[in-house]
Amino acid sequence: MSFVRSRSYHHGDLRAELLQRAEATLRDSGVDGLSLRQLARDLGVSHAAPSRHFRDKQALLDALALVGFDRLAGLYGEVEATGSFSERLHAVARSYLDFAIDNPALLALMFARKHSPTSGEEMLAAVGRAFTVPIALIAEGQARGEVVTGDPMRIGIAAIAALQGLATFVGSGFVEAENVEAALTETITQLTYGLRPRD
Amino acid sequence: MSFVRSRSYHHGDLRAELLQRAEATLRDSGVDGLSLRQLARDLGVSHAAPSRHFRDKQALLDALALVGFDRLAGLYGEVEATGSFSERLHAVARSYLDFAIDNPALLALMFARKHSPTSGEEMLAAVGRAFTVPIALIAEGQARGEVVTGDPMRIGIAAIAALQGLATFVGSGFVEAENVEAALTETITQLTYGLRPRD
DNA sequence: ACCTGAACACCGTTCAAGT
DNA sequence: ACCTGAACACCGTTCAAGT
Repeated sequence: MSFVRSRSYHHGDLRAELLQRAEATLRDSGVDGLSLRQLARDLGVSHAAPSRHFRDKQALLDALALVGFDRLAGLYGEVEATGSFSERLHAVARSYLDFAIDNPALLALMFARKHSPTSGEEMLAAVGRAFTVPIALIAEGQARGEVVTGDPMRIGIAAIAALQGLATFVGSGFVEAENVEAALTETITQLTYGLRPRD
Repeated sequence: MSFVRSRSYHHGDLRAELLQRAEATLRDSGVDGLSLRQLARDLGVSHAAPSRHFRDKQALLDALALVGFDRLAGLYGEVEATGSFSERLHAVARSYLDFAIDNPALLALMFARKHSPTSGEEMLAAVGRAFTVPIALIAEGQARGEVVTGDPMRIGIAAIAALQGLATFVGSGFVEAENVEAALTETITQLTYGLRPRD
């Protein structure tokens, strides 16, 4: 006696529903709370059904990571293409931190595994897309004479790493919620001066 | 027919052996390859024996994380207390990256969980110890007039975050092995200029 | 093509019982 | 105090069989 909605033999789009539900579970219970069998139960489908869409559990986790990178890439889309370099740097940094705070388990998952150029090609491409906007911002800052010259990829990745590290510290609780603003400001300040053209 | 060394009823120091073996397994096979039952088998002990020393699997993982933080704190000990600020900054940064490259799964474990001031008191204390040397370095740089004024804790954490983020990128393969040196140099450069007293 | 149901090997955790 | 052995509930994965 339960109010499970009846399901036809053909599921609407089991793959998409699995991903969606998995992301919700990830947010609520972390990676450890994620089980293929429970996921199947939640969707009213047999425990073997997910294997039609994901070879194994790792494949589901990888797909989730891809979703994460694409969502991260999308967040930057909201960063207005106008404004000073400093304003846009602030906006990008805040977007990254907001994403990290809203999706701590997902962010951890995104960088949890070693991706090689061969086996993790898709993943590396997704990382590339997620970092396109910040790196373009570096190039733009250089064009405006506000950022030191050099390979924008190399400079950009090091700068994003500062945000990623801060995200990790916040996610682990080492930087407490009440100190996040001050920490973010400090990181942005260090980046601002660290990226300036040298005299 | 196996060459398992005979074991007396009383184990020498099962807790220490479990930790040691777990760290080795972590290095070889990652967190996913870590099983309490397999660990017990490796040590020739019943699968229920570990529970006398670690309440549950998470307790073992937490203990491993503590080991990690203490090892990290120890690495800095090898950073000579002499030399210019710049030399010591380089040494600390390299120590952090070396640790990350040698212990990728352990480093991930160290920041995998949310530690609150109440439940994760021990862990937060361990993080504090691991970051004592880098933060003292910031204070020393300030005393020498080579680092911008301000709370050394706030400044130091943001600076360490840049290293932690780089470590994450290296560990995930997004920064490939051949680019680690260039990336580390770039991060150190950005830190050097980002930490300088402002004009 | 897509899903089910049973089967298999493996977990983590608990607990009475042994020494 | 420390460990064992059995038991329990839960996994992930595979595969013949169903529609």
